[in-house]
Amino acid sequence: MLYDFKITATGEYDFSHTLAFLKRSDREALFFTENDKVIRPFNGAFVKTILEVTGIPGGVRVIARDGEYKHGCREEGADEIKNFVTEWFDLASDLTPFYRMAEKDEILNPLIKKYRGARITRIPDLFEAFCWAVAGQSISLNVTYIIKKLLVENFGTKVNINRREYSFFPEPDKFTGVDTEIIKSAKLTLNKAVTIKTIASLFTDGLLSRERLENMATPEAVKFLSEIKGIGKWTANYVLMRGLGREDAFPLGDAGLVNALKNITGRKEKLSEKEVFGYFTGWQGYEAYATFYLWRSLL
DNA sequence: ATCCAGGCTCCTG
DNA sequence: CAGGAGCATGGA
Repeated sequence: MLYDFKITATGEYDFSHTLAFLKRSDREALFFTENDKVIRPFNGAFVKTILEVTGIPGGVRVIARDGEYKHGCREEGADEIKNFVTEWFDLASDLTPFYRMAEKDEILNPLIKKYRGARITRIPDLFEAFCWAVAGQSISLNVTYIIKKLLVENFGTKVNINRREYSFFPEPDKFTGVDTEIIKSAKLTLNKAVTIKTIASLFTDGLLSRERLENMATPEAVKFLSEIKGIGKWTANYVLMRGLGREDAFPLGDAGLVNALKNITGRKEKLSEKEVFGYFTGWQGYEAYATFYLWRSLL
């Protein structure tokens, strides 16, 4: 046993909603879910192991059985795991102000009652977030999961832990020297393959990085990212929401948002983008949480 | 079979 | 500037 510790979330949190989101596809390539737990390999700077995460009131419990410390750094390893899980499940955010706003909102009020403690499920690996968003443009989640699995199988890193093999999402440099036709073979359109390669190069060249985006306000970051060919406002916002946890980012134009609002309002015909935007203008500053509560209603 | 999926680019009028 | 075709694939 390497570790067994708890992480307490800031404010209300209910792991069952995170789990529901993680279980939404049986084609997930990077982690497994069993009844009440999620299992995921972790290969950080200080420890290589398998994480088992379960819910506890107001937080999660993390158990790491097999694996090894690197450079004998046990404490540092614990810290990087805590940071990783905290980011993944957005445990450091406080949704109290969001709830206060949502209570007075006709659409959101029933959702925050029903899914109390739900949060953004983030994608801690920023490059993965870009690839996921680009791959998922205009296709169903089903197909997006298939593509992700192909990217992981064809370009990902494999690591042996306790004689079992686990896969990690490819690093940007796994794409930079590759012909776009090869990338395209992961069931991508040519444009998407080119975009993924472009983003990979921007990362390896240091022109695009987490640090750079973190130093920009959300509208500025959306503008910056939209200048990359293949990235539009949906993708830019999606990445900022899921990759960086920006609470004021949301994927306007998203088909899931349209469906959720359609179900909730009981409308027959689908809502226009302008109408969706109309709802979100009342949710300023908390668009990402509103998005996740709407998405949650679709699971 | 046809349409739509957690879109974007490019071309047309 | 608005509107629409094309892209890739799998489900409904």
